[in-house]
Amino acid sequence: MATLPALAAYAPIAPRPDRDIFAISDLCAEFGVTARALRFYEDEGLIAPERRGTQRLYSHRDRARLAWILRGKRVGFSLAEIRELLDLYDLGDGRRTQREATITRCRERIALLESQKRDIDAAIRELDDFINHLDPEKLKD
Amino acid sequence: MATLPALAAYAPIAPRPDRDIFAISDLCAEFGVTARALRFYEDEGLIAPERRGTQRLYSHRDRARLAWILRGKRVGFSLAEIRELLDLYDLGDGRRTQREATITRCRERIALLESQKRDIDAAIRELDDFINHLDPEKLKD
DNA sequence: CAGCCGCTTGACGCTAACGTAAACGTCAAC
DNA sequence: GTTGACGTTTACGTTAGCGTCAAGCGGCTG
Repeated sequence: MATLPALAAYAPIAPRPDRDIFAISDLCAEFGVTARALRFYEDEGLIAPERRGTQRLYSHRDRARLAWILRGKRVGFSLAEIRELLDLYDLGDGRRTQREATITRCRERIALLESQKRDIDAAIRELDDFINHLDPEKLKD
Repeated sequence: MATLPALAAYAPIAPRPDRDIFAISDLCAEFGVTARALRFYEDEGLIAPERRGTQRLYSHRDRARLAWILRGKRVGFSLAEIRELLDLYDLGDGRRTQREATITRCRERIALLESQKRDIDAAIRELDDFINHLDPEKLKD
């Protein structure tokens, strides 16, 4: 949280039609995470890259999932919650009732995120007020 | 994160002109936290309630600080970061250069929070898209 | 062939933020 | 006087999310 992200955090994931597979070091460099973290996410069932022998080969799908994971983390989800959301995604072809449940979960998540935004806005307002209180001269900017 | 908050999370802290001091159980009930947590925050230097004998007496200021702590947590700050922000608040009377530095830190925080909002918006959009992909019928709401 | 590079699998360590249990004080009520 | 509600301290336990070795493998390169 205190460390700077490798990319602008909010950047939508850039497509990479130039390549079809990625090594672990590729994704580490691109997303600014360690290999240890990627292996940990795999142990926890968040990604499941192919193997050539023992080495991991990440697909476009794996890369997209990783982007989801990191965004989820930035907005405060635990890895368990993120896994649950990713599972929901994979479950898009389930039975009717399954899908209804999935939709409900998504809506709940959205509501939670909206409430988080309100928290953030409140925090920003208080910081703004504090700045103005500190230095009434600087109202110009 | 997965547990429901006692209040609507974003609710601005309600004034309580009816009372002047609060027992630990009062704040626990109002904010939905355990006494253990409050004592922990005290150990970590985030709040410092008065004492009557050994018992803690929380003032309005302590209550406001607690509200800050919890909001900070919800938006992903660590306790150390929250303490730093609270310290900045207490330092509003410092010297000129001190205040400049404080303002800078606040601005950095605000930028971080804005970026977090963009992350949240992106996550919401993806969840929305997913819902529509799951059930195109339900576009009506 | 030696050496290094990138990658692998354990296994243990570590920090943050509390939970939980033990054992005790205090005060009003029965 | 003892019971119960409410509070206290001390101390060890727990979970998440990795960091950090240690030891080893397969491939290339000089």
